[in-house]
Amino acid sequence: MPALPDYSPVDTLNHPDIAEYFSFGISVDCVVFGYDGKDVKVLLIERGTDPYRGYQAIPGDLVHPREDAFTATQRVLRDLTGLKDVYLEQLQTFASVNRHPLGRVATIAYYSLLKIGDYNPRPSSWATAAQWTPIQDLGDMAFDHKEIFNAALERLQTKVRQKPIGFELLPEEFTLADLQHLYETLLNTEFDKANFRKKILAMDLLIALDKTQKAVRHRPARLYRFDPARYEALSKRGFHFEL
Amino acid sequence: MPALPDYSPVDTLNHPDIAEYFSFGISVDCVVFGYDGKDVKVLLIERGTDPYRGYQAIPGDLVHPREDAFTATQRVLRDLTGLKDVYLEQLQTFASVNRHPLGRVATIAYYSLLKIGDYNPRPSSWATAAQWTPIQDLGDMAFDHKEIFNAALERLQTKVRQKPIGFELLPEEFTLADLQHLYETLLNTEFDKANFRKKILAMDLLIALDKTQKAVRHRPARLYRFDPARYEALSKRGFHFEL
DNA sequence: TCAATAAGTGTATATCGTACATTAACATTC
DNA sequence: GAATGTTAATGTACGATATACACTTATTGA
Repeated sequence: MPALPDYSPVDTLNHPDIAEYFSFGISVDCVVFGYDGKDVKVLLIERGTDPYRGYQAIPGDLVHPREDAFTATQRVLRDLTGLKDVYLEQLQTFASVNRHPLGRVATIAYYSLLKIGDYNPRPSSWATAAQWTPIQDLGDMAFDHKEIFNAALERLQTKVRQKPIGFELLPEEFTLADLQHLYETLLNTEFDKANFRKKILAMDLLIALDKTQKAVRHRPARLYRFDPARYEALSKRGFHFEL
Repeated sequence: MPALPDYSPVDTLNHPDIAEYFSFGISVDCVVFGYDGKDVKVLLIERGTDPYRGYQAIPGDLVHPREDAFTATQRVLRDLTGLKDVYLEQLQTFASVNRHPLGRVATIAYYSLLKIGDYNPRPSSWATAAQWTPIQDLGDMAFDHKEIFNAALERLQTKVRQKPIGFELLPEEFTLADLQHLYETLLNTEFDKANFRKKILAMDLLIALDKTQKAVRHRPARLYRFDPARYEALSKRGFHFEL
């Protein structure tokens, strides 16, 4: 049994029930966002057992005793999607006493953005139950997962306006209309096409490719690619992404 | 021993060492910010015992088995400062395997803003070791607390430009120069006085009082008060604080 | 009464956001 | 192959906002 950390009032009390303080389980849960060109979607698990049998749940797992939380989340993501190196950021920790009916489990919530085309279900123990759900079609969810999802969506909505992370949801090559539509569905707003395009291009973050759309029955749009190195360079000079 | 949550791959493996998953300690640590009219300061504890004896540490404590994390943080804050109802927000959770030498402890970090004049050291077990330190004078800190502090300061710097939380650090009644100086020290910038004042007043968030400074040997400044209700009302109509 | 000091106001210019009109390039249809 | 439908892409005028900076006002203390 580990000793009590001694920087707290507790240690000065010579507390006799120290073991009780080391009885927590810690899990990670990861809200995985994707975009198929039309809807913003979340990757959810359908539960096969009680409690909350049949409910949708955010994928997650208990953190192993010798495992970092971030590492645990990457493990979950790889088991689930086959992907590593996807955008991953800690969201918030949910630690209410009664949030989990089977024990005291605090969960560190993360959210992840990935290119939905890269996703391939894996033959892991749960991948068969994984499904993409449009975020406007969500019903009840297991545990406090609806609350976690809401926090994740809110965070995404503010972050996507301040950092160029929207590109994580798009294919490598995209049109400005693709980008605009992503932002519009994500933020529930509409942008003026001309102004949106001017604003984005003025940031100088996109590389214009010598390619256009094919087989569309209207003027084909030019394809662009996001330039992360350029963003890094500009950031150091005080540039601030904003939409 | 609690049962294993059954929404993870682990349960399907019928893992024999379930108890090992429920061996975590969870602590809360709270970065407390204050402002004395000149410097932005943090309330720190000087450690009296090993490890890290003599180092500065962020106040915190282990979460009790039947206690919410947020509640635990409020308890710590009250023991430390005598205050309740101060601004308190979850920052981020730090859960590296080796962050604590005496056991596996994940810490949920919070940060808090309070009016430094309201603070009164408490006869609790640690209040005697508490001291306000200007944030530019910080030396080494115990554990990973420097990393936690840096994350808290960064968060504060971005948040203070997007939400009207700076007022939490000022006395109830303040001058526009006070407000400007707070923002300037917090963000390491300078604002044009006339423009700063125009921008703030245009937001219509301040109540101009019929009071002025006393005993200054120049033209006395008018005192203002922040109006939270007004902010709420404007927010609902789409108003967005920005500095 | 004057000097020093910081509060508080006014204004001209540049920059940016917004609305909306116009032209361009492709596929399909007649 | 000309006309039509559709979306891409550009241009412009106007209003709002940001910025820089000069000016006036109110107090204390000499």
